[in-house]
Amino acid sequence: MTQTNKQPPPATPKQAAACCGPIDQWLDPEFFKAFSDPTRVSLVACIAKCGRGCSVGEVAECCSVDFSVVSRHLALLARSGVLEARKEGRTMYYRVRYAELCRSLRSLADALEECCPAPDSQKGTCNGACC
Amino acid sequence: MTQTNKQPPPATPKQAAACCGPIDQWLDPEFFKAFSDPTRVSLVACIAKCGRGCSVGEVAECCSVDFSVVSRHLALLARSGVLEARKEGRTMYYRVRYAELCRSLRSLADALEECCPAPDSQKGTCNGACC
DNA sequence: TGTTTGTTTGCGTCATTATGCAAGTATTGC
DNA sequence: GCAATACTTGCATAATGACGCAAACAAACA
Repeated sequence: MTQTNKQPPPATPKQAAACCGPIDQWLDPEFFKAFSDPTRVSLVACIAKCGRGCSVGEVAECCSVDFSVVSRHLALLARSGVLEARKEGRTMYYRVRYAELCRSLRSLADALEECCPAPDSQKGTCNGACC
Repeated sequence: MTQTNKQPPPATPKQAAACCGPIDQWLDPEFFKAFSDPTRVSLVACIAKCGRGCSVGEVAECCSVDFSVVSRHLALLARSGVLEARKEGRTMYYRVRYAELCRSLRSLADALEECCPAPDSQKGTCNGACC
């Protein structure tokens, strides 16, 4: 498969928020789904800790599931923008997209904070326009 | 249900990483699972934009699924630490745990960066101890 | 060309999850 | 107590997802 990684960071902008920060833009279910499976998470952690590109075979060694399962998980992770795939000969190398991931995570945190009412008060300012 | 929200931030520390930053600690599948469903995401976005506690009924108005489905999703989101539940009379108010969410997201970003090799080089320093 | 190696894909199975409806519980007001 | 309101729970169904096995594919090598 000619892995066409999404060029924009993992959480692809969807539609603009109605009345506050660009929170919808960063709350992409597809992005979070990538991390919602324990096996997938351990694969990402394994590659992340390596700090370099890892082949499918290498990654498969660090967990107990079938080789084909690892292959499928890694492909999914690449599709959702978490990993970057690079083919070299017959070997497929997957690498964590550190910068893009960090940017997405921090952008979401920023967007959340924009929605957040004053740190102590809990009254908020909903005018009914948003929900 | 007496909603006992997890007191620690959403991503509950699990086990320490083998050879680098505390990345496993923040890569909690349960946390990400909360955001992996489109319906749930829209509910969170709705409450987040309001910036205050919203009742189940209010939230249900902003999406097309059954009332009971909303109730269940909100309960799940509270269990996974994304929302905070507060009962007032017969009304249940759900509020986004902004601070805890932001902290979790930023901690994960930090942990990822710790694993990240030098910004430009892609060689990394895997010694085989981690995967 | 045939074989080995590294990875992907098809397919069937099992488990989990999302959903709606109807019935249940809890709290308030009459 | 009784009815209304706000929400939760039980149950059945349909959809989705994870998994392993076997076969297919692609690149390198003999």
